Amino acid sequence: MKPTVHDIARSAGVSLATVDRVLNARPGVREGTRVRVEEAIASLGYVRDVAAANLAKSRVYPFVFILPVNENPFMLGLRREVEEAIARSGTERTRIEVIDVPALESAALVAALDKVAAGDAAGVAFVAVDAPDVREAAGRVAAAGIPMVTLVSDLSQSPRDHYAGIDNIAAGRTAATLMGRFLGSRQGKIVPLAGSLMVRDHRERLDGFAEVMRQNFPHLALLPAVEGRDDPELVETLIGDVLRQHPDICGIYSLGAGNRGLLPVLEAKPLSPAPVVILHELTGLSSAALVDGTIDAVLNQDAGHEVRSAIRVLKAKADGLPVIAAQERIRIDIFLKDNLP
Amino acid sequence: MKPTVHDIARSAGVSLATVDRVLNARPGVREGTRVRVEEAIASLGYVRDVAAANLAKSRVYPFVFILPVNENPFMLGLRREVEEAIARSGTERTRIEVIDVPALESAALVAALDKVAAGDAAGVAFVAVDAPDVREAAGRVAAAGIPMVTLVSDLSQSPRDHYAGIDNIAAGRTAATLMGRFLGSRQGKIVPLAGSLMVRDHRERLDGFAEVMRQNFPHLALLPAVEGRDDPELVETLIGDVLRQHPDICGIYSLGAGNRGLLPVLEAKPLSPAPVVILHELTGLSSAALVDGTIDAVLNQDAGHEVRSAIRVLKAKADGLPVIAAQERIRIDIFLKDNLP
DNA sequence: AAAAAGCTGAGGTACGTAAATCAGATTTTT
DNA sequence: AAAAATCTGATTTACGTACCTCAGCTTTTT
Repeated sequence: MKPTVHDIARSAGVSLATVDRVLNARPGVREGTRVRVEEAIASLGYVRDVAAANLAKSRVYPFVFILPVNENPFMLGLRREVEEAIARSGTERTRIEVIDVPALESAALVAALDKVAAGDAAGVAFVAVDAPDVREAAGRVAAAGIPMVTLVSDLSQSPRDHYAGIDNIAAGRTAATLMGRFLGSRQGKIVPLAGSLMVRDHRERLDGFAEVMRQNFPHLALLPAVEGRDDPELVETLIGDVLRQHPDICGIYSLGAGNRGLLPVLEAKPLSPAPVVILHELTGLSSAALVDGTIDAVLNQDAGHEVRSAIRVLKAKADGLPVIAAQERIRIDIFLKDNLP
Repeated sequence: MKPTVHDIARSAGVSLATVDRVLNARPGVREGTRVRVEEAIASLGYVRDVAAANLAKSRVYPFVFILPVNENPFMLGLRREVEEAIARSGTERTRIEVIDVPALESAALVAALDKVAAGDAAGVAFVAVDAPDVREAAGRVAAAGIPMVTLVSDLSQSPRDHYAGIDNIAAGRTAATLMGRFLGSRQGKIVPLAGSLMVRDHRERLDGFAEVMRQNFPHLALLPAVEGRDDPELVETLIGDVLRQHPDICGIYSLGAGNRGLLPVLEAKPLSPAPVVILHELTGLSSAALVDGTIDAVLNQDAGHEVRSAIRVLKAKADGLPVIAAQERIRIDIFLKDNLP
């Protein structure tokens, strides 16, 4: 039978109130008594029943999600997952507030973080912009003792408790290995298509990709990245230009959210031989392109997993509990046409 | 504020006991009263507080895991994950009993399932052997109203509530696509290495693999599968023989747990040109082989995810709650040397 | 018609914890 | 030395649900 506070009280020869004060680090217990209670806790192997405690406290976890306003499918999906989490709030004892901030602007993010630091949130998750002022704001959140998780995009050298997102350097490296292996002995140029290299995840993916290309596939020339701002029309124009300029392109790595511009180009005037195309983010579009052979592989991060993981971690941190590390590692999903969900 | 049973009682003009009887489908409520209460429940949007209910019931979920006694790394890992779940039992309100059965023998599995059907378990998870007698035993478990999840290996046409494992046909197809693409224009033979084709997962992986090879890579000849019974020494002998017999082997797909026999062969006398090697199951061995280039890709299923998912699903079924489908889908992890955990 | 048996509803207690209130002892202040 | 303030510990209530006991009413049995 699991020991309860009553068992501890009996074992230590004190009342429930005293046990409660020791457990919750409240004042009003003499040193000697405190030690006796702590010994009883240790020797009985007591662990707090979080469900009962939450019931007694009528606890809800007020969490804040700071999300960039961004039209790309991934961010829309992320937002949808947060909304599903909100729909589950009733049964999960959470209350999730979403703060919208303009994408890529650190000022608004800083303001949102400072609002959180001043409030009574039990935790905050945010898509980081990797800038010094954001780092400082994160420091203030941490100083306020509020658990903090970065989502999708990490904040380097910051006191965040956890990062719920993929390793983007590894993702880039993986894309490069797939690209190189799929091309085999073919010769030609590779063009990376990014949203903006000001975004940390895009830069990291490109770095990882470039490194492996240089190291393992030196016979393939890596062109400078095309920055399409994840804007379908701009991407369409830029990619069209590049393909005309370099008829010997044999590989395309779309590491951002520019698929809506890229795919029409590929389908409109198919190159011959077809280039190897690797994209990020599984959507209806990319999934269809995978099936019909327009593209070869999709790397994906599961927004639902990221959101649920962020909430689990925030809860655990708020309760001072450990997290199951293996469970919270967000994996890089690799989809070929054969293992689509 | 979330409505409680008190709100329902007040709204329907009845007592708590009546609400309780309606909620828990107990007898002793007049039809008209029952309808009034149900209307109140619906109109207030009441959802039972599972935590409070479990507290009141002092509920523990007695689950049974039926695991095959098997020395291979994957099964050992699965067992370890079940043990970690047992270690968390205290905080998760579970009590997990493990029943060991000899691997691949349906009789012992049937006996274990019948024991479960006769007992008071709140759910059972088992690694299925796909045989008619097992299917019948599963029927008896279902008839006893006990939630049932197949783990790692599914049972076709059975009344299991859920399958916590990967789509093995898709895994085989994925391996074939990787194999074919990695080989590019190379010609030669491909040899599949299985544990036993009596096991459903192995058979399915091979089927998926063979189909894609035949369809998309007809220039590569698929040799008959080598059945190594996941026995390192046997595998070493058999693979050695096959490689001698067919000097033009350019691809090896190890779809079972024979890696401990295969890898030494590959490392001892490296073929030239090196064959493309794709394995299942990420272990210390396969991970190292990936890093040093002996092998090219590893397909993996995460045993920890499978066990945790099985428990979540069993709990949900026991409580009559819905499951988050996307969360419970076990994915086929593809590891290259670049995205190792 | 009286007694027994069912039906329906009310009230109270328990689950494990948190937290407010209360009581007694000790120390400090006047 | 008396009064006030501070410590320390005990008791009690509440959280939302389950379930047990009991009371009043209706129906059936004798």
